[in-house]
Amino acid sequence: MDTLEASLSRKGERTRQTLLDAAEKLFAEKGFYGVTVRAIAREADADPALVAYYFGGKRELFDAVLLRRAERLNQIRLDRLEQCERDAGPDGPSVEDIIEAFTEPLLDRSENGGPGWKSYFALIGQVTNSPEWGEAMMSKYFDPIVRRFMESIRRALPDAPEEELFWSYHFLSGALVLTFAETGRIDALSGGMCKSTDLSAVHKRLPLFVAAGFRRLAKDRSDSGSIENSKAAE
Amino acid sequence: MDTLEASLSRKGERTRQTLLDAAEKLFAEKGFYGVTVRAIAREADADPALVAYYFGGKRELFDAVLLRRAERLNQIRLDRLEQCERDAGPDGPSVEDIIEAFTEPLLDRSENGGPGWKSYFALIGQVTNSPEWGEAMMSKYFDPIVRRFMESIRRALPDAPEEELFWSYHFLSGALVLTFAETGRIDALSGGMCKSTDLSAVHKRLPLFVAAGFRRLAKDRSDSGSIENSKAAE
DNA sequence: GTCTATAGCTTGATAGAC
DNA sequence: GTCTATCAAGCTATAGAC
Repeated sequence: MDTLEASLSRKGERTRQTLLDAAEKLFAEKGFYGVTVRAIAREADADPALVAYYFGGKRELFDAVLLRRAERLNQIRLDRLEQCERDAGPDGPSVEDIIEAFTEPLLDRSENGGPGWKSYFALIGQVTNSPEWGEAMMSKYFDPIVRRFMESIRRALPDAPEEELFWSYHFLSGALVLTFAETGRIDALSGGMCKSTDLSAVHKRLPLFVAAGFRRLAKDRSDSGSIENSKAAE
Repeated sequence: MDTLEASLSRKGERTRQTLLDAAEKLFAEKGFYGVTVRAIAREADADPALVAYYFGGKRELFDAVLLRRAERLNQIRLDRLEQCERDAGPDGPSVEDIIEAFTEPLLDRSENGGPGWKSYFALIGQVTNSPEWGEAMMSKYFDPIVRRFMESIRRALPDAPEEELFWSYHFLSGALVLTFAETGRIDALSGGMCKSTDLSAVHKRLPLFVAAGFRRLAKDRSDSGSIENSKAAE
């Protein structure tokens, strides 16, 4: 439709997107309070007043940055999970398959999607660990896909107590979002052997690591018990 | 010694500690840029100028907050790791034991050490995931104890490729620092079944979960190979 | 050791010209 | 749709009184 195409390519929409790109980049580097409206406008080569014009204020711009890619991402991830279940045999997908379906769309876009996606996930990494924003933002933008993921896992591990699945997801989430931050910490620690930016290394390992954890908690704690009676299982 | 005791109880030292307490609390809530020197002074019931007097500036105060407990903590954790190795049989401690020795002093203090320790770990949770501070701060304050931990693990998993141990540590670190943030996300997700503040629940589960992950990567990737050939091991 | 006073900027937001 | 001009408020840091 002519009007839609015209509306998307209007000067105003381009400016709005440029501001979002600039905000995304800077918020990812220094967090919400570490960035000023003026710095964002400068990065976008736009006027500071336009932040108020398009978004209402700094806080609303922050929300808009998080929302923009969340919508696209949730659709992609939902498709990926459904695909994963369709591809599986009669027993359904393995825990490894489900975790890979859950994390691969994120790792792939962070590594190959360009600087916008990279910044976006770095921002998610910070927001997730923030007492101020963590719960509200993550629940707001990602609850449905996480619940969908949990259902799949529940089917793959039918004997696992619910708490164990939630705690396992918590550990998965922590491992994943630290990965997004790409701080260079593992580079320093490993003397350069491993690189924070090497997300395909994470893609190869995270599903195995996490699936083993899920299975361990599902099995060793299925009739509760202390840490003692399930230690050193091999 | 009289002079030492006198120096520790001098009015100035008390004020300094009160400023550190206030800064620790506020930095943990809103990060470095989210807090002003004035807000810290107000919280400490002290004059804003004293921040410059005792620390030099806001940035140096931030460093001082991180340093204060890191020193004590590193000694405690070193002792705990050595104890763990002394208590072990001739084969050395299990991976589970080592991970527990590494994480328990942190989880225990966050849960039972009072509000200062709680804030400190929440701050660590944010700093770790920050592209701006993560690498520099964590390496600066925690490198020796992490290297010591890696050595213990290496002895417990002698056939594991080095990269696998580093990536496993990375996942452990992510799971741990998200726990410190106590954002309430797992409360919302689980409908109240699990609680972010329940660190003893994490203490019971994290060593099992993470040890299973370490073992999985150590074994399934010991002769490299793709994700495919090691999936669904049971 | 503590505080007052203030210098010198920067902040987020907005009213109104174009 | 964009920008200039400007506001009141808040910022860090410091010089110097007590």
